[in-house]
Amino acid sequence: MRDVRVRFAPSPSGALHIGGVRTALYNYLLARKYGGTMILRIEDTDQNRYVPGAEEYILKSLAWVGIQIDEGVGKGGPYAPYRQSERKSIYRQYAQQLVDTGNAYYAFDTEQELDLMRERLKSAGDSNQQYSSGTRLQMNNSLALTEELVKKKLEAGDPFVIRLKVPANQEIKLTDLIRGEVVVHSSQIDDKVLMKSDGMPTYHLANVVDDYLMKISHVIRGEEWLPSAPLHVLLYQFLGWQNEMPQFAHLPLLLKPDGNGKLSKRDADRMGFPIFPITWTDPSTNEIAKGFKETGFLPEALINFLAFLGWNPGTEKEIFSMPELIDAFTIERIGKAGAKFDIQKAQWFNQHYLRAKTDQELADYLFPFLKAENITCSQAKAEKICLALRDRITFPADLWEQGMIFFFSPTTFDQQVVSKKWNSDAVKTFSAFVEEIRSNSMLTSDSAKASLEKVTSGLGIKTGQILQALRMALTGGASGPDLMLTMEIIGVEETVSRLKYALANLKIVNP
RNA sequence: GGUCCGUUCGUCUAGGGGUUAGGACACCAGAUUUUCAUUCUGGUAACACGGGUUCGAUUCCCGUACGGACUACCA
Repeated sequence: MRDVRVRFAPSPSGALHIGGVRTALYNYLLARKYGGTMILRIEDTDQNRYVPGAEEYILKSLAWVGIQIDEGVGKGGPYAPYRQSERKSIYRQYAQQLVDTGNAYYAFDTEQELDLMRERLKSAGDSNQQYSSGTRLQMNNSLALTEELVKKKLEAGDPFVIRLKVPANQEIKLTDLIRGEVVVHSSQIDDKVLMKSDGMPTYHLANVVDDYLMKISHVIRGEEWLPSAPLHVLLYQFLGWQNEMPQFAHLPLLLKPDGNGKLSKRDADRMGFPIFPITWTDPSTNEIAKGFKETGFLPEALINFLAFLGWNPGTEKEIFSMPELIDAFTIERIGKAGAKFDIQKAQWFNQHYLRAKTDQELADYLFPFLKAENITCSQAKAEKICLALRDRITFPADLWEQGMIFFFSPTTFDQQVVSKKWNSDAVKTFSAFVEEIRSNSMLTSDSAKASLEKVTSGLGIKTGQILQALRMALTGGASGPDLMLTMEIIGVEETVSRLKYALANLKIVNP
């Protein structure tokens, strides 16, 4: 087997979509599995679509999820430059080679002429309106025009493109690692533009030339490239590189969670989940799209989730670290069908990875929130809060949302609990409880429990019956972390003061 | 429209000529937690349809339907 060299080749036309991250991930896993090389190439041959900041964004995103680049933009390497705009001159020479060998030709057609041709074919009932073997001779190109005229146009500096001369009647076969053999008839492929009139190559040429020059062994990319893969095979043949041609693997698409179609930013916005790895600010509109990172997703959770969208190890194990993914990954186990993006499953992974953290690590997530509110809190208290909350959180921010009760006394109370559970038993219990725990200087989870039980048994009340009311009195809400632990964390004084406040302000609705 | 690709529980998927069609998420129920959540146990739920081939097809073949991608001097 030849050296594994794979590339992730995004175009810097905006933020990196989550589907792109998955493509990068699969490339990376293959590279690492076989001790190969992961290359990042920036495909910026369309100057109109260039978005400033996009390249930097891609680099940052990959770094955040833990996909390391061995070679390429931002890293360098033996085949530099890795930005296609900086390789412009290279492509020209291969396009020329194609012209010289009769596999490509100059075309001078204007946009209007092309439109006209398509209109004409359409009204003639042609099923596909292509610039191809059937139509090329009626167009303005070096195949139809006299040699002299072509020369004259070239010398006069008339704008031109170079098109591939796709053979008329040929079956083009390729083996896709995921889909098996794919056969396409050459009549279905049009004479694709290889070099644009601005002197830049199109994707097709640049891609094939670079993959060859960079000795790429496997092209792992989205399914949207499958229809043009035969064209690329043709290019490898015409350039004489069929023996160096990489193996292809076309990945199924990520689909929207509901309905049909591929996942788009619109869907993400509509359903309220992120689609970009990290927050992206559109430079033209200043619109901000919150990323997975800022939403609170852990990179290891995102990676684990993404890896399983279209791939699985064939076992029942679902939690995989990056090294484990590298070990288990094979292209053969990538599925063929598109996968709907299920944000709930992503959240489940997140929850799992969050719970695997120690209280100390969780506290590190909590402190920034406290700092933002100017709240001082000891390490021990923060860790205790995390202990109380750790089984209840999906995102780090939940630590703060649910942890606020430890720092702020309630001023409003859950009315349902008030009407159902705030009764004379509760009032009697809490009045006695306040006196009971007041004598303790230290309130621990255990002592709180003991004190409460002492009071209720003295009063002949079942502890369970007043617990809801106690929670509501202490936190204002109807649900939350372990109550005894909550009291321990807020301490005697605060517990007493909150109970007194509730006792003074709450009225019994249903005696 | 044309070409190509696809189709197992609601979702991600395992499986593969004879299985009680397995797991996970979600959902529901019970237990535990003297509260909510957690946890545990259990449950509902799938082979798109029609023809073949075969003793037997969810699995192989062919159609149909449905879905998707592509059909630019975008990638």
